[in-house]
Amino acid sequence: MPELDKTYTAAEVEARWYQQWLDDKAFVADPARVSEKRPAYSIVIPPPNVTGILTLGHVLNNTIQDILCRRARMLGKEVLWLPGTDHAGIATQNVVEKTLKKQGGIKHRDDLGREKLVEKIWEWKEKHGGIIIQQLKKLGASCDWSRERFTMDEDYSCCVQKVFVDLYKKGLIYRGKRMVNWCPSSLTALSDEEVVMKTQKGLLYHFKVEVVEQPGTWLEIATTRPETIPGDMAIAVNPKDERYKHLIGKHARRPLPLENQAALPIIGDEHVDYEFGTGVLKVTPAHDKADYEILLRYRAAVMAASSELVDKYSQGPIDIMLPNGVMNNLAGKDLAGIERFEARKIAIALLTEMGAMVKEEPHQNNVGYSERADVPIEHRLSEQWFLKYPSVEAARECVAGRAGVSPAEAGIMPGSSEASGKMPDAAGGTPALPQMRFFPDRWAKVYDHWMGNLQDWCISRQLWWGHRVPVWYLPHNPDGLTEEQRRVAEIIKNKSDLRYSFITGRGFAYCDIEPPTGGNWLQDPDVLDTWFSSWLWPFATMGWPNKTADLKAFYPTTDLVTGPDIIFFWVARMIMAGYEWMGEMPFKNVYFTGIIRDKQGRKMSKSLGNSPDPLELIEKFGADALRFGIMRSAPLGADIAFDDKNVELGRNFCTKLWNAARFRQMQSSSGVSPETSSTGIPPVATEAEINPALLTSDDKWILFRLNTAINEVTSALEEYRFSDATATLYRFFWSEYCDWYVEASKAVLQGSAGVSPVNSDGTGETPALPSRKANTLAVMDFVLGHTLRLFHPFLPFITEELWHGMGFNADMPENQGGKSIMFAPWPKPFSEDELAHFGILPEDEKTANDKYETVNLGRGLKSTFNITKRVRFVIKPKQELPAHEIEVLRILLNADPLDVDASYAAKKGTPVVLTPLGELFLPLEGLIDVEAERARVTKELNKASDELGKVRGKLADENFISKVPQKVLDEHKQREADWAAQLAKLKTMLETLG
RNA sequence: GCGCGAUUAGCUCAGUGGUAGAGCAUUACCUUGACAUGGUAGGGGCCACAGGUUCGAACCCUGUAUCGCGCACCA
Repeated sequence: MPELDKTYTAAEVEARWYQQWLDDKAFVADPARVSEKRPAYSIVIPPPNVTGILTLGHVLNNTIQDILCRRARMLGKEVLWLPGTDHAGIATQNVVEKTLKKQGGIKHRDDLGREKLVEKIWEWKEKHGGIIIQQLKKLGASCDWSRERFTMDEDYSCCVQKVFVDLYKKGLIYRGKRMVNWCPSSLTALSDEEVVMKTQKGLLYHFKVEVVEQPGTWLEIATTRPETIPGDMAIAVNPKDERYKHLIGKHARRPLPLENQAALPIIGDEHVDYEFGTGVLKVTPAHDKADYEILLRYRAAVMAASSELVDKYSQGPIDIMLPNGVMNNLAGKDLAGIERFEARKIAIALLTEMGAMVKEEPHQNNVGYSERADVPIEHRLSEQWFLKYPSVEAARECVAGRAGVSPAEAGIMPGSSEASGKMPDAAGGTPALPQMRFFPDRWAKVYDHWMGNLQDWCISRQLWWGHRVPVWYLPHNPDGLTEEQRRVAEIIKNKSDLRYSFITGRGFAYCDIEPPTGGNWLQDPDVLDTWFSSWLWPFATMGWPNKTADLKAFYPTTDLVTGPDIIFFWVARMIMAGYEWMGEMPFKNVYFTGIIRDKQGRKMSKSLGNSPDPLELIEKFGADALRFGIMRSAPLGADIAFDDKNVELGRNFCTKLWNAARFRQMQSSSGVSPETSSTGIPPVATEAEINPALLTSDDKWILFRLNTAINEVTSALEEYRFSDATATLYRFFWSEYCDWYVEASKAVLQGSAGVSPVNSDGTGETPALPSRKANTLAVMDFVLGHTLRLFHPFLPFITEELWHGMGFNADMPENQGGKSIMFAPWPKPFSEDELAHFGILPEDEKTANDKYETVNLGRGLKSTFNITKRVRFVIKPKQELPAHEIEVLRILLNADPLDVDASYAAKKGTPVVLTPLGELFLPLEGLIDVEAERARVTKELNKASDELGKVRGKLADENFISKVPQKVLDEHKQREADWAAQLAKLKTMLETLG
């Protein structure tokens, strides 16, 4: 390998390795390789919108998945990360329609017609779809691209229809005329989940109506929507309201439309809140859910009382609006053809003119907005398809940590007599049901609450792009039943085929993928909610309904990584679908990411223009840098405040890693190491190549720290604490390896005559220089080889480059690191045996720590006196210091020379610090500002005195010493002794200063 | 309104009862043979507030405030 450049150039390396991985089919999963020894690990990607582009949210989400997958590979698992995209009905159709309109081809989609438009959307999809897939590759995502799926693929569409038919036959899908959420912009029904409530600062308008039977009596009504007055069908008051109850049964005249001021019944309904407004409610059943229910209740009551009135009230609600939010003729001539918000102004003007307007007051309320189109939705009575959710119980029960249920409790087998009581002991032997875990677990409560309050799901959309409802109708024949209709009627009567049914207003219906042969069966025009296809994602992507090898090996999947914003849209529904059609949960763990925000804590949004383009970041800093930066700032369960600085930090980190490798490489090129292989660089060192007898305290220390890092990173990843893992890696590599170990190792690597004993009592046991150098290099290789592996899931590109560049792959088996670091074994912490082999004891850590502490103190001393040059230090050691330790101290202190003198008698005024190794002097005759030194020592003395006072205070407290545990007591006593000694020394120092 | 979460250095966050931490930012100094995308040293905190438990509270309990999220909703 040629000598490494001074800086790392990400772009070239990333492109090269990604292609190599693809060529090697490194991401391709093979169910045949799954065995007990090689367990499966699988993730299905949350399918991004096929027309979408990569956002930071995707970066976060997919980096996490990639980290999990790459680590699983290193653990020797057979990994499937299944990618794909979503057809995203409304969004995609909107994008294409808009583009076509811009291009001037059409004014409305009807100009093109259904078939043509769908064709155009497919064209668009082929051309622009999947940009995001290419972008994911830039990020380093190790998806099995050979299995890429799209929710509108033929096979997938089949699954969607099959599922619809199945639910239809089970009686869980029905068609009905109901109040739904209607988007006047997209012209379709929406599910409750697609409506977001927004707080609005609006006005509450008060107007009055006169009671017909009591002229002169006026009722004041408060409303936020005066434009809907023409749709009013009643005036409602609370039957317990003393102010109004005597008016129930009378009538009041509706002010609008002017040409049709109908007398509306004044009715009683418990729903009316007397606290709100005036306590009088206008009832607009066609445009308000609650009002619609009031009408239904009223109608039922009226009909029960008198069948004569049935006709009068059996008419439907008065719908005064067109689907696009423009008022229709029923709104009256003044409002007809006017857009709803414009109509409001006119209605107010009309009321004012006729003297009915009383006042308007500021009012804050919540208005439902269409999530996609970002316009206020309308409540609208329309015929739609609804689904009663299947497998609700199982889906609800399987999530551990639900409200009021501990994970262990939730795991009790059903049917156990103790199920609702106390849980058995852990040793009780009751095997727990498989449990799904949420990270962070608080989302389990949110999930449980939603699952406990399920509303039927409106699954039909008035769109053209999507899976068309597989229901077929036989047109009504007014001249009596045809032969075909008679045949179908018979089937329905006998319930011999559940695919047939009768739907009011539609006639005979048949639900299946294909229509029945014969007859003019027409397909339902609606398509299905996109989520009605994505809820099948974990198994429909793996070949369901066939019992494929993929399903057998990889279902249930292991982890799901997604945002909490789609917990109901997607996660909950997938769980239900998993139980309904696979009989099993679809994934074992769900990791909910945070939401990416900008520095000011605002959500990323197009309109704010505060969302950086990840691809630009990758170009500027590298994919590894972006990954590391974003993972470092993404703690479990918290939102992410995104700042380019994080990515820059990632880039800097990669540079550091690169240069540390470069340093190592430069050492071996000097050729001093006899153990160096013929290639010039040894392969990753194994334990066997490290000679424990030659280990310095620094070597032992870094091995010890490595061991700690392995433990920390491993457990952090097991608990999905990614930012903790990166923090550990950062600390270990930068602070411990580079700042201390590499610097200390220079004592061995760069020591000229270096290690010759400087101390008077020279121990003389310094080993021959070359073998010691070789040993230090072996330790470096061992640490670097492990470090690269620990980093690989986070920094796949640079670690692969260095793994090969450093030759660490050389002696590894082909499929375990020889070809790619991706399959190198995940580092394991040292066993007891290994620790014994290296001769690493806990006190070795202290030896090195004491040394580094001494260095810190010495540097501080230099800094206090503004010494920037290399100067002489003298140490008066507490006990003998081996030559190596002295040399390390010398180098780290940048001392020239470092004299060791056990009987050193410093001149008056010589600055000195008390270190764990003894007194360290900075003899600078004549250069010292005695006043400054006195000030410094006094400050330390005060500190020591304070601390001593605190500890003594505690130890003097009878309460304290009698109640505190022995361990804490000992600690305090030790602390007292330490501070007392420190204080005494400092006093002496101060006296010495004169 | 109900529920959940947060509140620790200028910023982003660790810290599960025993001497308050990290990174960034900032200040000073240093281009020394891996790295200036770097090194060394420093400054900076009544741990949101008020009570309580305890020998001892950032940490446990109660309440309050502010912010965020979810659910419900009064027109």
